[in-house]
Amino acid sequence: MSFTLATWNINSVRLREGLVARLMTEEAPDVLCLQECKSPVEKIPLEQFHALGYRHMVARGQKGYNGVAIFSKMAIEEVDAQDFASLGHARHIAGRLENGVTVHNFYVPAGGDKPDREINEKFGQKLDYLSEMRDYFNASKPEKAILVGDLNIAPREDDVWDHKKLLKIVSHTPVEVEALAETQAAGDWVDVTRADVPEGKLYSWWSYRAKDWDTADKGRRLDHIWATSDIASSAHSSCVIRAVRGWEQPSDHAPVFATFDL
DNA sequence: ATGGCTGCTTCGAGCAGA
Repeated sequence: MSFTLATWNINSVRLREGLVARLMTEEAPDVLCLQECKSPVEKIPLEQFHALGYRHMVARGQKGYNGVAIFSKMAIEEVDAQDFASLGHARHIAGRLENGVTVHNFYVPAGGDKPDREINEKFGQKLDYLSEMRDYFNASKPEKAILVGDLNIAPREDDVWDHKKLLKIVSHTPVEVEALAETQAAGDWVDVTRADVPEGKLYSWWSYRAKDWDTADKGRRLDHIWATSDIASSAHSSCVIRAVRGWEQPSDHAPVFATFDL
């Protein structure tokens, strides 16, 4: 069987309920993973999503910040929710789909402004979060699994609009890129998006602060789809739906898609 | 360019995003 999965930092699922419904209608992924829902789980609007065929959800939420949810057309059973770095944040949820695939949905901490844990506690928390992700996958090697989310790191030179200008900007510093690589190696995760789209600039986030985000195109690829090697080679049709960044009152992130033939 | 913009909290300035 084949199924399509998408990941999208929605930046408030309640404010952008209509955009989520539009993506569900126009693109209809079988599984839609959201980050930054900014809502307690009990206040996530479900009725419209349910009517569109997304009758299953697993989620973690909190008021105002963070929050992750997996909406699915097929049944999904919650299997885990970690609080790495003991931040007390809703940044991870994992579920097992009825096809046997485990889906991890992450919202990795942004890390603040200065890439120095001595003067910026948030940067230290980001590195600690990634270390604990690494340890978690080292302790229990994932199989038949997909990891998605806003990982808040653009690892490759062609994942950012200007590699040299961003080397000291949080999200593209060498120390973060190395930490992400260790986490990836721990789970034997394949970067599905880059396996599928190996060449060229590719972004999933554009700042709200640019006058004209589309023309300036100062983007970064912060949102990722990884899979374990046992299913990664079945992935195809990877893409970022850039046009979504131009929708009315958009999120600053665009959704990333992949299709798996199992 | 220590700015530019946006959302949430619970009504409005401050925090967070990255």
